[in-house]
This record gives sequence, structure tokens and C-alpha cells, in this order.
Amino acid sequence: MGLVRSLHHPAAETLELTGVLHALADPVRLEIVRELAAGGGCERRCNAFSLPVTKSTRTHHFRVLRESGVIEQRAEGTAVVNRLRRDELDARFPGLLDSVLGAG
Amino acid sequence: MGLVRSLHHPAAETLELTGVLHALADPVRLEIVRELAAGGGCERRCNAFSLPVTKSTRTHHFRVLRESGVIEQRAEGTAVVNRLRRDELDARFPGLLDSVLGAG
DNA sequence: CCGAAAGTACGACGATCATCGTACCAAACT
DNA sequence: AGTTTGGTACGATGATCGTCGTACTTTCGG
Repeated sequence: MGLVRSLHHPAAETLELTGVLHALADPVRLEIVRELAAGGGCERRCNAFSLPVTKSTRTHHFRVLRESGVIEQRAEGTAVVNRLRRDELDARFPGLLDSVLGAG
Repeated sequence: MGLVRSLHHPAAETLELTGVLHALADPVRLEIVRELAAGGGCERRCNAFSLPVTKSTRTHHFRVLRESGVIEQRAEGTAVVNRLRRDELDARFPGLLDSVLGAG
């Protein structure tokens, strides 16, 4: 078994609104998305986030974000780099990500 | 005890993003919001929604929407009329509601 | 080769959630 | 007064969720 079991990413057209909303409705995951967006489309390793949870929980949250289609994950050595799927998200739910990120 | 115990509505400035997102991240509640928005700001009684759940569950969902600040509820006789808090929502989270409603 | 680094897998725990049924209540109508 | 109407209150139940610890795996650097 590899570093990640399946690492499945949903296609852009099949993203579900409730799934995305649920993924964003958690403080830890919202922080991940914010930090990812602050980087301006650049990638970031799971380790490079300041989150008040343990490694296991971290893995859990990244998986929820990936399976809902918010982020893309790619293995790189022992690390996993994350990328915000901004374009796909914007295409499917125009304005949603911007409004969420813009909210104080 | 009146028709509704407290009927508390959060102030527009205290609305929490995660709370609103969580409220919208449910199919039944999303349908309520959609039907409410389709009316163009008009009010609607709890009874006047086509939802695949019982009365108790309906009450529960309307409460979640109210306590998160998405809707306003007002007693009118035996009925409760609901109104989408569009202006307050737009002021606090610009574009959020529109993007959610615009999503297919 | 050995150990450190970065995650994942798995199982567990308590908390929250969506749903329901039954009982209840208040207002309106007869 | 009785009945209907529209909704709430109060559990209860099963599912999902967020969190963690421990064990494991894989890759990379000495």
C-alpha cells in the first residue's frame, strides 16, 4: 500500500455544493483553505500549516477537503503537497470561494 | 410558554461564517433557503414548503437556520412566517448567498 | 543500514446531528 | 366548548463527526 490508499479526486463537474459547504464549515479546514489561498495558488505541504490539532486529525481534515473537491493532494517524497482547486471551484460555484475567503 | 420559547435572532454583526456554512450544508435547509429566495424576499409560513421530513424535523431545521442568522422567524397567529435575512447576510458575507443560490 | 521525517491506517471516544414519534400548546373556527 | 390547525417540547435512536493515541509505512539523509 502506497503513501496514500486511493487519493481520489472528484471531477470538477461532480462537485456537490453541500459537500463543499460542509468541508468549509469547520474552523480547522477553513484555516487550511485560507492559508492555501494566501499563498496565491502555490502549493504547500501538510506539515506547513499551523493547526491546533494532532497529525491524525490533520490527515482527516485534509482528506475531507480533498474528497469534497476543495483541494488537490499530490505525493512528493515523504510529503504531501496541497493545492487549492480554485479554478475548478470557481467554474462550478462562481463566487463561492471568494465570498468565503473575503469574509472576516 | 409561548408559541416559541425564545425566538432569538443573532445580530447581523455577530453572524459566524462557519455557522452559516454549516446551516447551508444540509439539503433540506438548502431547499428551504432556495424556496425562500425564489419568493423574492417575500415571507412564507413553515407549512408552505415541500420538504421530505416530518413536522418535528422541519422545526429543527428552521431553528438551525434562525440561530445561525440565515432566516428571521416571526409568529403570526398559530403560524410562523419565515424571511430570508438577505440584506444582513449580504452585508456581513458579501456574495456568499448569491453564489450559494446561483449554484446548480 | 539505521534512524529521522511525514503521513496514513486503524480503532476508540465523546459530541453533535438528522430523524422520528408522541405529547403538548396556543390560536382560530364552528 | 370542542375541534382543527400549525407548530413546539421532549426524549430516543442511529449516524456522522472531530479528536486522539498507537502502530505502521515509506522516503530520505547520515
